[in-house]
Amino acid sequence: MVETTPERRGGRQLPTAEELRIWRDFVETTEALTSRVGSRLQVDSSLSPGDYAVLLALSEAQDRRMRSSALAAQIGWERSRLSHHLGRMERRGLIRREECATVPRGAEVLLTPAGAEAFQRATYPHLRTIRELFVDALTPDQLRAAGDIARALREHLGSGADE
Amino acid sequence: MVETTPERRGGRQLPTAEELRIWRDFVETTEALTSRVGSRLQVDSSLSPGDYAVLLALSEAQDRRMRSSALAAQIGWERSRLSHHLGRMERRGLIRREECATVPRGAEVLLTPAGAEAFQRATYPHLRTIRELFVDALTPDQLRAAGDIARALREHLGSGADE
DNA sequence: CCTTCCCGGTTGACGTGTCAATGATGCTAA
DNA sequence: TTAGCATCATTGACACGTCAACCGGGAAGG
Repeated sequence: MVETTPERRGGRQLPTAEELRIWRDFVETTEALTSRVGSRLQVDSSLSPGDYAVLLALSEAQDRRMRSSALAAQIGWERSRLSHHLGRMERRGLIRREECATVPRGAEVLLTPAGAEAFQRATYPHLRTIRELFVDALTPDQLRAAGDIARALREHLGSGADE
Repeated sequence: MVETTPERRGGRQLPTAEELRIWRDFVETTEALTSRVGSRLQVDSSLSPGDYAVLLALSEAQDRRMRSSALAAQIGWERSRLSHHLGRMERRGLIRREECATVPRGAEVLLTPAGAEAFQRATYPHLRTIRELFVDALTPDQLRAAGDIARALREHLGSGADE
């Protein structure tokens, strides 16, 4: 393997062919992986990854209810996205929204029994899918490396110009 | 490298808390990364990642034209997705579709001058973004590991039950 | 010849995501 | 007091993806 130090590529602006190949491999593979995990979830549970994220956060919340903006922060979504998604989930009876008693203008989202039940049914097969398609695909070293890479990428992203 | 045989973890069905943490980190980070790369592309070039993939394939094609199904295979899209996307790109004047002379049933997609021009303008800043947000975030070892991980995941996916 | 099936491509319906604009409500400062 | 002003949430318009249905034209087999 070629040794490429930061120094060695000082003047260079563009990725090498090899770096580009890795980028494409990486992106395409992670997209294929998440799409496969998502479609398994859908088939097994009739829940989308978004549904699952919302239900997970609500399940872990005090009283199975949360302020909408707290929920958005928890799962890292924009409020608009969450609002649209909650509308769809409410139509399907997975959650309910009600005016918050304490804070005016604050909407509270709460898990319905049907939502809790759907989440319960989804969890076990979903975790098994993650194990099968992700954990089992990698050696322990690779798994550790994946964690390190994620951390490095995230830190680098966080320090960038446009957050 | 630790030897982890299927036997060693035979009884366990579900990922450990640590494995799950890595999974979530990994997925969330790669999603944040691709979304950031995509939004930079959009801002710099008014092209979506999908547009870019189509234009790239067409640019490299003989005569800057391709059969629609060949294009779909090249970039790994379903025919339906490509058809919808080509419709949007055609409306914007980036590509054109015409009946294929040789093969009766075949539609040909071809790059318009405006499409070629848009691709040209997009490429350099896009590659620089990949370098800045991906390549520069990782050490050479991590970059290599990212390639290995992608390969391992892809191979594992390919051998799975539902492709 | 006619039926049947497949194949390449399109379409419609619908779920999902983003952006920009809008309401509704408190906080602050003239 | 009231004129901004920020914040929380929703909405509408539109791009994007998937799924299932559909269409037109060979090829295959009776």
